[in-house]
Amino acid sequence: MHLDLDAFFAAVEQRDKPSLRGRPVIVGGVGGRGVVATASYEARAYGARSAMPTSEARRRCPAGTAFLSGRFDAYRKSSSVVMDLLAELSPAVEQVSIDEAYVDLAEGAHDLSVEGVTALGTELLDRLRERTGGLTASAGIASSKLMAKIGSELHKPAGLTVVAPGKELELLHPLPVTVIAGVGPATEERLRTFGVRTVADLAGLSLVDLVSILGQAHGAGLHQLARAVDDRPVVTVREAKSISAEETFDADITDDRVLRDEIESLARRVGQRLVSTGLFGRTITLKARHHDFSTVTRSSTLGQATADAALVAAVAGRLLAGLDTTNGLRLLGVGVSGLAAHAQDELQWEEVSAAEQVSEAAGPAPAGVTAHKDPVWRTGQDVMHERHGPGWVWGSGAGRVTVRFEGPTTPAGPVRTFAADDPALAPTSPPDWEATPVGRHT
DNA sequence: TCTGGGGTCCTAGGACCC
DNA sequence: TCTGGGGTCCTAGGACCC
Repeated sequence: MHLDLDAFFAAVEQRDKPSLRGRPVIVGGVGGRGVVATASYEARAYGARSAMPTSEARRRCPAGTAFLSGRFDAYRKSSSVVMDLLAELSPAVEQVSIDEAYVDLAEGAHDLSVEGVTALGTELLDRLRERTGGLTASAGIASSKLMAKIGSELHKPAGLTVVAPGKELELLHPLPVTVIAGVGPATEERLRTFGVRTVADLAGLSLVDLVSILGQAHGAGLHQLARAVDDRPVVTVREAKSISAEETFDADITDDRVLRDEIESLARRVGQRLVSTGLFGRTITLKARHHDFSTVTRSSTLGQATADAALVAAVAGRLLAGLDTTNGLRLLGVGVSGLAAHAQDELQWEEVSAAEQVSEAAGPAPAGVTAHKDPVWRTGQDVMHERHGPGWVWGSGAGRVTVRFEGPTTPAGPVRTFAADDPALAPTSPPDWEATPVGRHT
């Protein structure tokens, strides 16, 4: 079964505020650069749609339309009521988003005949309405995720669609290719140039042709889905692959100081989420959108995973230095991927121990600093060498970077700790640190 | 007053290693 | 006047989803 709440955010608002019932409601960004997250069915009658710029929705909708920025705590609360309801049906529930989930009914004790699941679905939608104080959902029940999802879209809102086994192709083939999740505007257009509009057209293409048109993964996947062949399981637990935060500014920003402040704020949000989930990330990505909406990303992979907001901010700040911001940025984002539950794996622990042994001659590492073999920073060679002499960057943490300098006669000289944004650690020029990272400078 | 924010997955090229 | 064949890791970008 696939279950999807109808116009979810707007429906919660209309439920909680009786004055909004029967009126067009838009939930989303209400600022100059906002987009629509959810349009109520009344607003859809005027052409308002999800992902449409709010300015466009304002043009289309009449006076009296409510534009709301959203109350996510309230949405999360209603969402968990629904998810709890689904958990009563089966232990196998896959929450896809705040308002959508798959349930493997075969994992519960149910009569799986068409009559049985029809009764089950009808009863579920009724109970959902009661428990949420009047929200409605649509559901599709079928022999696969593909057909269940298509079914849930078919009779929105508050509709139940059961696809009887054996009837899949009859339902699927006349529909446009975009009913298949994963076929968006670009794929639709590409397929159209080959005369493919419906799923039946798609099923007429050979595997070899589809792969040559859409690439291996997408082509092979659609070759199967076009035949309603879909054995994707309901996955109950999924591990996060990345954590990020981004912000579109009310007006484009050119001031470097302001951009750096934004990076720090974004990095703090990411850092807090890393800490609260107990995760560490090794690859840090900066995302920037220019005044003309062109978007670039720059990333840097550390020798060791971190959850330190100041370190994330320092790396992201360095990545920003390689970008041309003279015409202003409309968005900045900071993300962390390569997530792990620990800062370093077993092998790296051994290497760290070796580094710590070496450092004994120079005294213990400063509090809050984690030693590691691979350099997090490449030092600005000229600046660092001039001021401090040759050394290794060998530790970082809590917004600081530790450098072990070579002594006059022994390899292990004094240890000095720098703030992550110390100019001595800054690159001499972007091409310099974009080159092969090295741990040692002379 | 065009175009959010949080994600996932895939591809392709280059570096690097054996 | 020639220069392999895998495999992994990293980076950047694009498509897509809700």
